[in-house]
Amino acid sequence: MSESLGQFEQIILTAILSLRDEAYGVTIHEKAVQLATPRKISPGAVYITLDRLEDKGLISSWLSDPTPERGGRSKRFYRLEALGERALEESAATARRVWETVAEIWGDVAEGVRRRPKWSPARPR
Amino acid sequence: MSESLGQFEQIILTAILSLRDEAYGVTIHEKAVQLATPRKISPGAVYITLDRLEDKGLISSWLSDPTPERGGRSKRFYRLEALGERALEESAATARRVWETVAEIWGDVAEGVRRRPKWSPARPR
DNA sequence: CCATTTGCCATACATTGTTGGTGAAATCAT
DNA sequence: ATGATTTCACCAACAATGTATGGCAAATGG
Repeated sequence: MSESLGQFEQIILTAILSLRDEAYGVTIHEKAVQLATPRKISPGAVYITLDRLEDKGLISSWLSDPTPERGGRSKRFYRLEALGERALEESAATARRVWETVAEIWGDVAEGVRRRPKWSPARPR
Repeated sequence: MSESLGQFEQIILTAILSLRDEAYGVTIHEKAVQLATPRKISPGAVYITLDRLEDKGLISSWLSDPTPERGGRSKRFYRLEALGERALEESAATARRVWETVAEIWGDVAEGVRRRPKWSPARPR
């Protein structure tokens, strides 16, 4: 019954984890944008994904009191549940394997160092 | 126009890349299983995903001649196209950010070293 | 020539991801 | 106090992706 997260779900869980106790819609969206650049992410996509993750028991949420800032209405905070931690752990391990496999061949892509291989795949017609 | 790969598509592209000129259905499936453990992956899932990736122009394929092994019928080989390389590059960079973010908090998950944080998120009711 | 092996592919369905919004609650300026 | 602005939550409808299951074809060995 392991959960096998989708790409977006993985990003959302990672955002929640890294935001610790400051994880609510807006901050989660911002963090997700950072993680996924240059992909575009809409706020709505974040909220519906949060709903589904909560339905599955991977995260839980509660409403805060409003804060005394301009426009500061009450926020819905999120945290990982045990199930979500396990799913993310597994999923992050896969992300690592993917990243390492790619890096072995192309070099450190995130640093823009993309080395090109010397071989060229045979491609008969 | 950026392609924003799904999780599975990312795995398949990574498998093709790492298999260089030995990338066909069966080997791609095997590699995908390694990358995604402990997730289960069916061969059928691999083939349909290959079809869709080819439709989108991320990969291309051609049929080989049969090999002289028992049951060795002709294979459909795959290679990354330029579009697929760019999509994978971008997607791998995201995978890296996810993994690093998680690793910063939990430690090296893939090595099973999972350190626990000292704080515990406040969770009002 | 038939059982076995290797491999490709289709159908049908379930789950995820995206777009493009709506509208509430709070503060600020006038 | 009323209208503009900001912060934030959420929804509906759809598009894209992922999974399960199983069939079929081509080659070889006996």
